[in-house]
Amino acid sequence: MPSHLGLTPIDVNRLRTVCSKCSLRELCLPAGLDQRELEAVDRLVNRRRPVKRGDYLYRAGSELQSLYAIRVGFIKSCVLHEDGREQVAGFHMMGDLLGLDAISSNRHMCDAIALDDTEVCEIPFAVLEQFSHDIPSLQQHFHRIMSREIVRDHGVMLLLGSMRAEERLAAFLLNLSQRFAARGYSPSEFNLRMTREEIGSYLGLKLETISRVLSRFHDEGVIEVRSKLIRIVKMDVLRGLIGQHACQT
Amino acid sequence: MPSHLGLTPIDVNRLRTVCSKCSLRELCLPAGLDQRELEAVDRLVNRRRPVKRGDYLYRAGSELQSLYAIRVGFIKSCVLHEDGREQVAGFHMMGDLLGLDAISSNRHMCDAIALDDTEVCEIPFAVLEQFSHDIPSLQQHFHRIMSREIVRDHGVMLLLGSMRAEERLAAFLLNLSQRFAARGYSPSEFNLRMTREEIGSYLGLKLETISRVLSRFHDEGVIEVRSKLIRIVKMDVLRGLIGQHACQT
DNA sequence: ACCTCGTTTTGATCTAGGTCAAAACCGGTG
DNA sequence: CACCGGTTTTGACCTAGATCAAAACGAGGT
Repeated sequence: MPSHLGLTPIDVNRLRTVCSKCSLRELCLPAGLDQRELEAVDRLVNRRRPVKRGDYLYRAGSELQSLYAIRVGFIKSCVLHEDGREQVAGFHMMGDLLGLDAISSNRHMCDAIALDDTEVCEIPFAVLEQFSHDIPSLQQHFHRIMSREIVRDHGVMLLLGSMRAEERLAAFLLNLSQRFAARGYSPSEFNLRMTREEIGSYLGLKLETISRVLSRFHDEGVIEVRSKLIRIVKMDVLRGLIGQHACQT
Repeated sequence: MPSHLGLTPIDVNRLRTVCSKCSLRELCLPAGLDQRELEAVDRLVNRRRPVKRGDYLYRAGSELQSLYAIRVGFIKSCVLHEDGREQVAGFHMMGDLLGLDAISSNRHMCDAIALDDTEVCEIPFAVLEQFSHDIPSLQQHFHRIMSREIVRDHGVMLLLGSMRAEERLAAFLLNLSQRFAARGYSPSEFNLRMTREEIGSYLGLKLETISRVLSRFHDEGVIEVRSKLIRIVKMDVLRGLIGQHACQT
């Protein structure tokens, strides 16, 4: 199993261990490895990089060097239109992999901006491709991750194309809730890292509408809102909101 | 370069030829190969399958067996919401690769329905993964294709999230125009294979709105419309429409 | 040629969400 | 603590596009 990037069989073995023991979601935080193994792997794929709140992780147009897995923090990706319009394409948190859009043309096609002080781990794409060649399970995992991104995007298209404001926001909150839960945080109480305007951009609505719908939810006792802090009081009502409103026709 | 799927070095060589001479867009139509090579490759990846207008190529929920490259025809993919709502997620034509959304969970996440009598070539996914392991350039190409799909989806999100009806339709027509052009058809005159309702679903608008905007374009002399036949008269005006309307704020 | 059914066009009206404006709120900073 | 700029909330009003309805069109079948 030769590697022009200089992987020794031992490296490959270590990586296989990493990849079988944890999903790539945790590629940055390999569990079950001893310190020396970890360091060996680190030198290959685990270059950490801090990104301050408000800073760019990468910009649209810049060359693809690495993919980035978020270790801690929050990042938004925005796709831009020549005339300055921008659309938030996603909010990414711990464990998410960023930069997949750049593979097609070797240039990033959107901006990635930290919403919080963030730390990512940089995964040089060439190395990743080599590794995923040498380690079939990583290969498969990588394919699944790209595919999941496509599925996620389709979900957003459904949301933008056929849901009303209330449903969009309900879906958004539930999605955040699930993702926090999956990472061991409370599914019912969390801090929004983004502004109403950014939520609006993501959901295809104006900030005033976000604010109003949030207030309405609050008045109905479905959630509690204190500026950026959200507490979901009636998860089931929120769930009922999406999918209920059979859309005429 | 061992292959548990039984690829001989000779098979691999043939495939490498296929893949270097034509993009996977034309994986089904390998040019520059002699008849015998072609047949060898055919037996591995080129199982053709006709799909009649209105028939499903696959349904949401069904197990992933193969990806499908469209050889000739037109297919829409629809993502569905439990309550019956559906959103057209894309229109696919000759050369497009379908089914990428199924890789994440081994189940198709959307319906694929032929808008026309169509022929696809079936690419068993397991075989594709094996091949792309054996042939790095195919591997890279496959990654690029998935990435391109992500970029495309981001474009649709931008469209749905921040464009007005006119711009959406202009973008839609220009996109079709480009894609026809890239396949050697006229960029300025083509047949819509889909109904106004399907266009509407894709663009997040109602069929009446599609019809009205189309009529308006017609009245302004930008296009000619005769039911499904479209002729773009003033390409530049159409281009000007998207990106022009700096969206306040 | 004539029906028929699905599509498309067009008109009249309604409404969800956008726009504009102003006040309230909040988290930093000196 | 008071000030400041950026958020967020709320209200009053407006508009793009949805909805409802009906007529016109067009392709396939007999």
